[in-house]
Amino acid sequence: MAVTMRDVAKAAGVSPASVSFALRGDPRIKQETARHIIDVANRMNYSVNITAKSLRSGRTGVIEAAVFQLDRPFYAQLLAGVSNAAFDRGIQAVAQQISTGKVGHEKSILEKVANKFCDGVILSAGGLSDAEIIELSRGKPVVLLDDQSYQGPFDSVFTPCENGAEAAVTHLFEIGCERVGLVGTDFMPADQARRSMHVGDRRLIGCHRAFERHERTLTKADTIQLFDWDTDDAYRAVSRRIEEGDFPFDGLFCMTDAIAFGTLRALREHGIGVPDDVAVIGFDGVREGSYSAPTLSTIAVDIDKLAREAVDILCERIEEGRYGAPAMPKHVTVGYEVLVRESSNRTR
Amino acid sequence: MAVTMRDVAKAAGVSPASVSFALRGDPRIKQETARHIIDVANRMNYSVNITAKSLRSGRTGVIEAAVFQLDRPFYAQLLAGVSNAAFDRGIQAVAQQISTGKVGHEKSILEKVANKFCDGVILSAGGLSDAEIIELSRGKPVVLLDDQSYQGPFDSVFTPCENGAEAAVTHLFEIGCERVGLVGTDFMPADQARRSMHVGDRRLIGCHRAFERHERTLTKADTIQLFDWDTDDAYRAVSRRIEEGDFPFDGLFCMTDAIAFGTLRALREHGIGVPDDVAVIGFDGVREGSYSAPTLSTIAVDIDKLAREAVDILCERIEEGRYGAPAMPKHVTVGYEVLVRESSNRTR
DNA sequence: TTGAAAGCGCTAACAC
DNA sequence: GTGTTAGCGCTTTCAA
Repeated sequence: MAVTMRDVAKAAGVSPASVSFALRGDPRIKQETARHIIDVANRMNYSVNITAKSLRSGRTGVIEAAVFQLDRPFYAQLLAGVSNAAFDRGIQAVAQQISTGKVGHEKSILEKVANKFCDGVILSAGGLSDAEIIELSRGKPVVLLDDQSYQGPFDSVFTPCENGAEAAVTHLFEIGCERVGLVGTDFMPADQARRSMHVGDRRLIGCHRAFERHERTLTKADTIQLFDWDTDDAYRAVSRRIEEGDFPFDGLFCMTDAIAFGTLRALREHGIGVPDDVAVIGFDGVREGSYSAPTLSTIAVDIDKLAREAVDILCERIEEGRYGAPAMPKHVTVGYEVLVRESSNRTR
Repeated sequence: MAVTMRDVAKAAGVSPASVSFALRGDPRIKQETARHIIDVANRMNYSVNITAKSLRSGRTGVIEAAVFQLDRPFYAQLLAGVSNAAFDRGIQAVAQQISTGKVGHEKSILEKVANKFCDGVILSAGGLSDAEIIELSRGKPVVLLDDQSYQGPFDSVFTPCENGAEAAVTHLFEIGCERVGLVGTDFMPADQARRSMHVGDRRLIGCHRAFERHERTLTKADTIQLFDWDTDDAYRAVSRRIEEGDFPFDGLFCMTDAIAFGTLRALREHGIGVPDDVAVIGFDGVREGSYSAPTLSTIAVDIDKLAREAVDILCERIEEGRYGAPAMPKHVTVGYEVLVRESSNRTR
């Protein structure tokens, strides 16, 4: 078996406690002794058993970020940001996938999310109720990403759904689009959307606002619904609409960049020019957008900030030793930038 | 604090041991008692403390996949595959990022990779020596991804570097390319490449073979070097070569799809038509390739198989209770498919 | 069929 | 300054 603290203590001729203190740089131990102990430990290739350490101390120094799919660019970039932020704070971040892609699997993975080997969780939990989240977190701090309940009981970080969407649609109107369509949202009236707090619905609110400002009314006919917010789905849905001849749009706001990529492909395959026939803008600002053809205009969310905020809040709660939902939950929304690239650039 | 097994035992009027057995469905406990215990546990919202459990049992039920960057599509898709494979086996997989993107950070993160909270590690460790890997793994099973030492002492899964690259270059010759260039590899003669076992060099070996078969000689002039295997770097390097007028190619094999995306952009911005002026093929088969414009021909690696093999081997070693490098390391190379899409389709 | 008790390797009072 | 000791919450003999 691996070498334990006892072994090191014996070899160094001290007690296990001294080894523990020395290794963690506790000033109680004399410099000289400490150095000797560390030396012996290194020579024996000792490393602490994190399991035992955290059983005793109640901390693991690990935070977990749980998202539906590791292989969606937005999540992947967010996770990279979380890892970097954690690194800067000297803690370890791990990522976990919640979904298997197949329906019905979510829950059983989620049950493992809240396992005790991490000190806290950043969770993209779309669709879970507050009660479920509380149950799953089992007393550990949680920071939600784009939490549905918005002003709910949990610490949360948000993408700038309403303002970002409003800016996107406004941009399309400003470059001269007359018929703006939305890809990836179910239509509902503004007041209903204001009650629902799904990400898609929150972005829809922004769209409603932009339409109103430009003295138009957003209707169901202006939306292209998707089952799933992914590239394939968007490709199929947009293709179908074009083929059905039900495609009067000269501007499209896609709820995510992934959706936009599928949309661009559908347009291209049907000989529709971007941006001249149809201008396209996405939402997220994933790096891939600068490599698509045409390059993708987008509401570039400050993904790195989002990650840092989430880690900061989580670490704070862990420090506080809080359990369960915090008394005063924090709600942070990060900024965005309207990134105009080829897909909506009509000035040239 | 959270509810412990003791609490449950007390509430159910049994001993902690019985709770432990009942919860894990040990047949020793009478059906009726077990049901009662489970009932009480649920009512109390009990969940086992995985830290204590694994201190005692020596297992955590968690495997870790450590890669350089979470936000590179190939890794992201591999990690998703690892998660799914682990899920199917009833264990938990977490992903960890090794690099922060900044140089010099790798090592200190790596030191945490081998922390004791997981039973084994799938590691994409490019650049580490065998000794370092052994030290880092600290007695836990490791499966390497595209291990440099190839026939080395570790269990490893490999992408089909040589054959895949040979197939890629052969494809370019077959569609009529006269001047095939390689993006993302440092030139070296075939025999030298055969000694180096970097992924790039192994792919280069396949290129050498394809050139020989077609009675050509691969030289340094046929390669475009990159510092980093990423999209931005490829974009810059290819752009520079075009601008310098040092770009005689009519076919390009990019060492990864990510490189190919940057290459496509550079070609497009310089008005070079793909596939007519230059045919392009990548390597990996990431999903993004079917959404680029033009869509990307590629050596589509069976990423899912790669993930499953890695998980299978790792779980086997964990079962065996092996420590350190295995006596008979397994080396598995997965298959590929030459996926001809628009970027190299000259038949239309 | 169940309970008592001995640790897994570590940390943190408290003694010396 | 350093050692002793009592657990952290669980699993697993062994005894009842």
